[in-house]
Amino acid sequence: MYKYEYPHPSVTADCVIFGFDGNNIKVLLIERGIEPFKGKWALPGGFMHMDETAEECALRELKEETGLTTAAVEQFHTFTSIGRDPRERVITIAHYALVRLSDVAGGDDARNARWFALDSIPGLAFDHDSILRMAQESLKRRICFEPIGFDLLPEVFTMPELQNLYEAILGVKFDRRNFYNKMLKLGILAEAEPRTADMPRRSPSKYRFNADKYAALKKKGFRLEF
Amino acid sequence: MYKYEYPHPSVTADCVIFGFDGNNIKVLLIERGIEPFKGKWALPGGFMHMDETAEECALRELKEETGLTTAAVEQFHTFTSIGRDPRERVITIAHYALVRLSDVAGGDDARNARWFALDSIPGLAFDHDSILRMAQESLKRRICFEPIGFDLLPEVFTMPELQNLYEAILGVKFDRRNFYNKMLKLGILAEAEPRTADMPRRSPSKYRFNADKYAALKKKGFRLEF
DNA sequence: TATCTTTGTGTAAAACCAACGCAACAAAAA
DNA sequence: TTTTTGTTGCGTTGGTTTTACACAAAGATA
Repeated sequence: MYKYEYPHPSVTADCVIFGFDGNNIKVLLIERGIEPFKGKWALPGGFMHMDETAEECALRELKEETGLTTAAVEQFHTFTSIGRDPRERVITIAHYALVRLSDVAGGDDARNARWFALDSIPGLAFDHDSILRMAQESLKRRICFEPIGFDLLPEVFTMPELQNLYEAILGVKFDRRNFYNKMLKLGILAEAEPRTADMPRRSPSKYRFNADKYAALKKKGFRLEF
Repeated sequence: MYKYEYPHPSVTADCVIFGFDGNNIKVLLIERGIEPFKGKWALPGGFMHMDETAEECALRELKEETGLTTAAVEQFHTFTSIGRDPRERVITIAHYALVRLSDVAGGDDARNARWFALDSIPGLAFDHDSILRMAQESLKRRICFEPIGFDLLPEVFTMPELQNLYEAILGVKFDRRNFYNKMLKLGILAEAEPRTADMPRRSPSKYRFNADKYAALKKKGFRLEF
């Protein structure tokens, strides 16, 4: 039993995990096994311990609840409205992360974790709907200035896949040819399997990204039109 | 006395208040009257009550400690590292706001509040140095895409003042003529006192900003070079 | 008065961007 | 097999935007 002179809120860390299957953005949710909101889908997350930071908490809860281990999550907003948890005052530090679906696909202890496409999200527990919405906004804003999209793609990918990713996140359509030009001019792409002369024009070229230039550009930032 | 089955951290809200005096960016600090860090300068802020959100808490503490009432603060990061408060586990939800120095100048109950230029900040209490640094980063990133700078200027201002503001925040120099062109083309400026023919070329022109177009541009966003 | 600084305009070259044409190939349809 | 349809890679073009820089008038300084 812990006693305080003044009331303290509880603090949780929640995670919005984005993945990409080549066509659509997906989000990882878990089905709640206990009240409140038992049976409803929710973002992975849980109460922060006294010996861990919010980020450590987010990673731990993610691991426990979905089996997913990811290198880093990034905090994007803290939700503090009064009635957001029916039990008691709880504030939550919301994080998001981008993961490669290919790194996750394998079965794990995610008995009750599932990927949902963004356009078929069920009603979520707590205020997780608005947390998810804000995570999307953060992602949109960020992808315009940093080439984070690559975190979502497999190591080797095609140009149409890359374009699908951007279009899925931003909800717009780009001219295919201009998108090619723009991406190639950024100089962060390297051809994965340079095509030989005897294989003239086949299916889409495979690319990987040039880690050095990618890092440099990530630091410097760039600008993608809307 | 309040009892919990598990330990809870304390939660505070802190404020980084930016002002602009026409040449330099300033930050509002208070001198701590109690331990820990008694006598040191710190960001205004304090413990969150159970019946208020973090933003409400930030505004209340700001008012109490500095006498400053501002319309809005914006949350930018939550600091959760373990030892950041020597007394107990405290996490803080950090906010920032932009205010017009002219709106504040008048004396008030800010006995021990003072404005500091960014380049002469004393060592701060707690981890407030790093909070301040991150607030600056947030401000930099934001001013590139939103015309927030005007919140810091008096209602009527000159073009050189506006340029000083941008240069002070971003730490770069712009070509004066290109800056003029860019700002004027944005279409958010209106001449405050249109110059007459008999006063040919005098001191700097006074501008105010066009509220409608300002709001529109704020929503749409723009892009300022680095 | 002579000199320097600050302010308000331009303008020409370079870089960039958006719209689109076109040919090579592959898969599906005829 | 031939035709059709759709996809991929690579240009080109015209317009816009950005960048670099020149100059003159007003005031400040000496």
